[in-house]
Amino acid sequence: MLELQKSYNPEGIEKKWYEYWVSKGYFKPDPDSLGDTYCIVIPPPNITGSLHMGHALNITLQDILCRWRRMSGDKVLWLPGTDHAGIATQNVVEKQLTAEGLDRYKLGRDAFLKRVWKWKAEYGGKIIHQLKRLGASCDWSRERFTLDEGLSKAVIEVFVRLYEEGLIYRDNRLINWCPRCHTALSDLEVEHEELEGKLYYIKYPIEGNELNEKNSSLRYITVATTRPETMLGDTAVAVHPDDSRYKDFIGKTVALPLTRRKIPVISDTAVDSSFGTGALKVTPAHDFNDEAMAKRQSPALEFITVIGKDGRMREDAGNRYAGLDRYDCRKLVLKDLKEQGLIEKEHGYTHAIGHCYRCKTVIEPLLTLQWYVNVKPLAKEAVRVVKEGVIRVIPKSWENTYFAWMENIRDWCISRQIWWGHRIPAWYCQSCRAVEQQSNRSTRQQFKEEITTGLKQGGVIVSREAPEKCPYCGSTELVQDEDVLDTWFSSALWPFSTLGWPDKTNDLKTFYPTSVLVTGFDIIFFWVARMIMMGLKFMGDVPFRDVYIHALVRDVKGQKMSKSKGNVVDPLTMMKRYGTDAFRFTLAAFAAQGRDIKFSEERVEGYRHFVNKLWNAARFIMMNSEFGKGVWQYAPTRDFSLLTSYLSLPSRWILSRLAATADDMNRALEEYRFNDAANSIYQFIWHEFCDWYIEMAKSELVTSENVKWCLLYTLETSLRLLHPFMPYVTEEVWQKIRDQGSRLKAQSIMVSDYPKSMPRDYQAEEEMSCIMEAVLGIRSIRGELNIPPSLELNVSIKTLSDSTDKILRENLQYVKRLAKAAEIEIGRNVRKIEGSAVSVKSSVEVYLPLKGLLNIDAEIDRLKKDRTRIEESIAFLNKRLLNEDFLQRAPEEVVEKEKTRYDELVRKRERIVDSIKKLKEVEVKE
RNA sequence: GGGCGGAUAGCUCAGUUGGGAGAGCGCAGCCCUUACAAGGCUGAGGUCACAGGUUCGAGACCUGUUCCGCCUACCA
Repeated sequence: MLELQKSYNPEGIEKKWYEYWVSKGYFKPDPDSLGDTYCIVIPPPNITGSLHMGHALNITLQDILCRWRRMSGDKVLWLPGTDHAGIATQNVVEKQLTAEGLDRYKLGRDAFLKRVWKWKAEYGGKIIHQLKRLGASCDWSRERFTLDEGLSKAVIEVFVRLYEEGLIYRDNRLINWCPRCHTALSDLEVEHEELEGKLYYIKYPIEGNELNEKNSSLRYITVATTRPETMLGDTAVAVHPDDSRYKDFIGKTVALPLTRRKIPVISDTAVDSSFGTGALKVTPAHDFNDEAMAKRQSPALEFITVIGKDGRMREDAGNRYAGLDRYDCRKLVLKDLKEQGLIEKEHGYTHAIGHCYRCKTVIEPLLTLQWYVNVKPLAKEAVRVVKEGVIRVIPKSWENTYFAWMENIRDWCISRQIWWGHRIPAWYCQSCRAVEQQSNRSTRQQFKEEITTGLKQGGVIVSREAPEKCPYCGSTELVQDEDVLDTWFSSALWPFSTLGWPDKTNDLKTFYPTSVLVTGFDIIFFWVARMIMMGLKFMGDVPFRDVYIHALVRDVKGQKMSKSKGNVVDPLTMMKRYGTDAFRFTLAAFAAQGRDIKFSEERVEGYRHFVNKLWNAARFIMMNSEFGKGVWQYAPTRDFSLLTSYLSLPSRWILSRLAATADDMNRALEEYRFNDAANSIYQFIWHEFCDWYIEMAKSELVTSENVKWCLLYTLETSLRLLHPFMPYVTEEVWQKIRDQGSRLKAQSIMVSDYPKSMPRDYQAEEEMSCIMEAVLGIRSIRGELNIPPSLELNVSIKTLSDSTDKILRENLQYVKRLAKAAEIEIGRNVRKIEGSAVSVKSSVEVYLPLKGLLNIDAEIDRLKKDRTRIEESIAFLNKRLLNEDFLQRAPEEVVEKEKTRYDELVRKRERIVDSIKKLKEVEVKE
């Protein structure tokens, strides 16, 4: 006899099977498989990362898909890897340096990079290790890193080609600058947050109007601003051309307060007359709107940069302010203006302020020279493939978000002033560069001309390999661009760079385009859109057929999990506490809920119970299957179409339900309805298989060999259905079945076949529903009258059709067993006896004639005895609760407990009295 | 400012072409019926946010309102 523990304990089991799978090479695509190829590339987690709920969900869903497709016969590749996470990783290492009293500049570029690689070697593999604990069936032999050699080659290739096509260019314009990370950021890397600020109204004196004493309002133009310190860089005041208040001032000049610099009053239709005073200060070097306006004007306005890369004021801000932090400067400027009486008023104002997505520092728009990708032509194609359905977005509603962004996409700033990343493959000739520096480029248009004409040949060399000398002037004084590329640049190439591109590898040929991308909606723009653009551009085909967008995992209250809020649920803790299977199943069951998943630990606990239920069902079946003989000998026939003639009704029924479940699951998984698939198998195993079938099978075990086969067959098939969701427990049980002389051919459940296309037996399902109704009818009467299960009942069942009558007669043993009935009278003409309890169902009516079938006198006696005992207890408690001495001396909670017990007893007494009354009425009626 | 999503049992949420209001947890009652008390059985509990409309019929479709949440944006 097989011995199994009474409850499932995942400890040890998970590790054992994971190592087994790896050692057998099951995670690698089977070269002999004739099936379709199925490929997923993992969204590479950052090497700085530690497994969080988002990863857990993401990985679980991908693993479910991969295991399902693999079992279904596909040639499956799930390609893993990690992302170098430029700014994030650099920040981590810089923090270490700070703690040691160092910084990266003191260390120097090479030493610093060495240090980061060392950090990566030490900590960068942590997250991969954690993914393995989740059971991820990735092909680890193909693991990649965004900075490894092959991927770097791909990055350079893409950069050079885009440059050669004029899609990558360099420009001097305003960008989002993080003064703390000391780098440019793309628009996407700026997080906008609504913050309470102040709107200040500053009076700018109008030149030539000093003498207009009578009308002091005409001596000033008042502008409104939230950032007074930027006024030091103002180069105009703008008003709407149709604004009658200011019409006369257009073309005049005002004297900028504090500096006395003369700036013009200009007109621009972008000015909103109804906001503030209707007059706008223009600071082209520190505001995106103003920059655009400055470039629109003819002649273009001057750019004066007053804030530096470190967030401190530059010399151009004037001696008094130079060197101050931008916020200190704001205070001083306000103080100075107030002293001069130039602040008209101020009031509270809430507006969105941009922050660095890595360090939360307020970003500063700065005029700098950066590299850009002109993404508009790429975006056009990327929109088309989604519109035409070449890429399917699931759920479809995300398409609108995607289109909205893609259709208004702006050029992508890809250079970063950090060291950790792919260095830009551009070199500058020091002697040609003189030309570049002489040219005063303040507008993009000018630069465009330069790059296409003179300057491109005058200093910039973009090349796959480091050039030895300048191709234009022959100088060997070449300096490589100091900057690295945006991390997302390499991520964008991930689906093909990981498969070997730009080389024409076998993997690339076999697995591109990949089947599906599984990811969260937070990186649709950062990553998904860019992969589509790059895939189309360089592979000539989409990077994936489907995009499945899953929800974000939040805490129970719906808040984002974050360390600072202290509401983080650690997946590793969940796995340790409840087992990986229960945890994975929970995530899958949550998966199709809206945009958010509010994670609750109780659900995990519930699914742990499910694991245990399955375990015990398996235990029962194995205990009753006489393994030694080889269980499959009980198979009634090899021809499944003949099953009906061999099997009992419940067995036919469960096989049909099993078929329905398999159908459900395959369909649900096709459509990425993970929660439906999870619920389907849960419902089947617990409520159909365990609650009904196993209970019914118990009555057949002694007499029938077929039922043993059916139990085992259903269990084994259910395990295969469940395996993608709960890989470990299913393997453990499956192997136990396999060990016991079964005819299972596969060596592991993960390489066995996924169940599908099994025949339904609708007749059996219909017939079973009659049996179930009869059982439910009896149970329900029993429940309502509080008749203990130990008491066997004699009931009458009126059948409402001839077929029902026949079915019930043939299967009476099951009804008797499940409803604990001794005698059952069945018939089309059964009459309800006066005083019977009744339960009406659609195919049967169940009567429980209380008189005669129950020994009412004995029952009443029993109840009376109970009543007496309870009354004694009540009397005792009553006395105690009225005892002053007790009330004073006993602790409060004890008193409370006694009171509660007292109340309970009183209620119980009432119920017993009721029951007695009811039973007596039956007697009287008779 | 624009867009999206949500409002269903005490709690967390399903509800896929319009016809039965559901699950898990919690709660109440009866049971340790030898696979499982991490269990079994039976129940209680809902004006499906509000107001209109389409329809024989609306939780689902349309319009409006209220309250939440999110994304996005160059009103200083």
